[in-house]
Amino acid sequence: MKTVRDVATKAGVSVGTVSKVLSNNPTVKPALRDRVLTAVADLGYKPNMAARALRTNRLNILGLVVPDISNPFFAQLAKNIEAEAAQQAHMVMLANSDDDPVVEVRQIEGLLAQMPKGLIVVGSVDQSKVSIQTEVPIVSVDRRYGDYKLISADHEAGSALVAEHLFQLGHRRIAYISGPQSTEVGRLRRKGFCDRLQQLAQADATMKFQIVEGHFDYASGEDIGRRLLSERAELSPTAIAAASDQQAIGALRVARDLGIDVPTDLSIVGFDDITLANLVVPRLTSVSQNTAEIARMAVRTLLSEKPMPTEDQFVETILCARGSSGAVAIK
Amino acid sequence: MKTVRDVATKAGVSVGTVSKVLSNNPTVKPALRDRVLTAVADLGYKPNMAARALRTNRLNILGLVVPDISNPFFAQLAKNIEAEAAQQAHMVMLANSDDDPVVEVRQIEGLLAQMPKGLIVVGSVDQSKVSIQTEVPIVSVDRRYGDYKLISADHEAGSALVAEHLFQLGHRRIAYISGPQSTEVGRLRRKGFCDRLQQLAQADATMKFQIVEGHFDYASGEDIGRRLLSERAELSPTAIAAASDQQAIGALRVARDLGIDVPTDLSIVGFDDITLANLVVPRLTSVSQNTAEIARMAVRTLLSEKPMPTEDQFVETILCARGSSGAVAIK
DNA sequence: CTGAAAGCGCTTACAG
DNA sequence: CTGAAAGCGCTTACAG
Repeated sequence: MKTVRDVATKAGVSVGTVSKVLSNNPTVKPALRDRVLTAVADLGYKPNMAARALRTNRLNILGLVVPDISNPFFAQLAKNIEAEAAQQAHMVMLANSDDDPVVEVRQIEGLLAQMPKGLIVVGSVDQSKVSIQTEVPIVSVDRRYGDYKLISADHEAGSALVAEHLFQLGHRRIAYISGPQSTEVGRLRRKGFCDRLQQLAQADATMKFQIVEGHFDYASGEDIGRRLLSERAELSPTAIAAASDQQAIGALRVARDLGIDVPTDLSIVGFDDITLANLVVPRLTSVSQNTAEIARMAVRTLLSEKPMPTEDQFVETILCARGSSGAVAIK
Repeated sequence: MKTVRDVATKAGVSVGTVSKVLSNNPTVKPALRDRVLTAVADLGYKPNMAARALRTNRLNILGLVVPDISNPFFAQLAKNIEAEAAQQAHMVMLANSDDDPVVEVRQIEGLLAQMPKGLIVVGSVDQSKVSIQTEVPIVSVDRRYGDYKLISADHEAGSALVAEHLFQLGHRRIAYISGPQSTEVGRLRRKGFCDRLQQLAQADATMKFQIVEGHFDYASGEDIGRRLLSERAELSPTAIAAASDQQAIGALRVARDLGIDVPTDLSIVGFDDITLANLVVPRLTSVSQNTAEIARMAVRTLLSEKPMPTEDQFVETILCARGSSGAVAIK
């Protein structure tokens, strides 16, 4: 492996000068600078990151902790974070917390030991007090981690869009499958949906609205969907809004099993707009999070020179209306 | 940040001794050892990885390059690799190549600059000659990268299982949607399927078999599926085997659009057994790759003291028969 | 504008 | 069995 010393010898300068050229220190004369750059190219010199880190106390690395990378939403997020980091010449270290706070702490410490420039944490199940002591800047993304500032989609506003959508389509018997209320996302999405629906329906006595709490996964959507749709027809909802696409797809599956036509007899709306949402039959109406923008904000926040933000940041969402939602059937 | 020096002072020993205790060097007397360990605990000492790397020329890191982490199969693989690496106290650096050989090389070099213990590369589009010069051990997983040894599912044997499955169900008009023949995986899966089918059908004059080459994605399955199923009924296949689940699900979607019942009128089989395979309607018969085992082998191969293997390693696959395949309809 | 030198925190022969 | 010392490759005040 070539070192600065090799480059210095070849270019006939001191190692200090080589280092300055490499760090774009403008005090180096163009002539010397060119000689150094030539030597670097000739030798195929690659700086030793560990040595640099030892001096500067910081590696060109970003740490990323997600509950589960095989969750398509987190995978999408990870992809965008990696792309944004790569653009800024940073690598990404990935860790899964398995949604387990104990594993999560261990992973964060493991990541911190690598001296990253910053840490992006998608929190596991809500945790009130976390105490990581470090100077490494940390942001939480999508799901809050400890007291760190959050960058996420505007879940509340997004859910409000769904409420509006269904109400405008004429639905008055609506069920909401929520996420776990122990999670902030679960609470925000539910709140956004309920508040707006209440507001819209306040003068409407025909409104029937129920909420069932579940997990964010497929199985939960299937379970709850089955319960909701097994009631007598005149009581069962004409629309189901779910707190996640996975739940919505689970519900979609049950509807098909029960011979209920979507969207003729039942509208279903999800949240997250995962790839799959556009592939199921019928295509799922969903709320799209701008993961690219979230990723960009997270990476830039960590790598910017400016002090860490003191407020949470929210990214706008978009309702993608597709085949799974339609006007309520006339009876 | 605490250093070995702090620990040494506190324990009343030299830094060398601290280092030996930390590396489990057995020549340290239990008494000293305990004192050091106590000091480490009291101080909350965490070794500086960069310093260690600078000396040992190697960090407890594994690099992973995948074409696209948002591909569910690679996400699953990444998850298993991360879990296995974590067990062995290693972190994973993730990079996406976007299936672009140029990006791929850049990512690999970026990863190499971090001095990982090893690199796992899921190759992008096939590349004959790659020339990375490094002493860092490299394996390719799933899709071969350069001349590096491959660890992957036994694609050929897995595809042969599908051929047997369909033949035994009585299908004699079979279409195979292959992957790109520019890829090794595409070739192997196709070969495994064709060879076994030919072997089974050699005495059977009623056999009609066609192959259409596509990409591994949903859209390709939809396109090709539409073409295959638009023929006159007596010519169109009674079974479609696809080289990927995504293709198969695309075909499934088309079948539904065209009002063709699966599995009554048409059997569809995929490959990879992604999570989604078990969620579509009907559930997709598929070949399951043991990603956990593949991940384990890859990580262990890289971290083992033994020299790198000189042969490719294949992991057995399992056929998961589900609702999308059934006996051919009696006409 | 350039160079010589110190030092980041660790590991590892080498003495003793 | 333990310690003193060198050195990994780099950056950064400090002189000049």
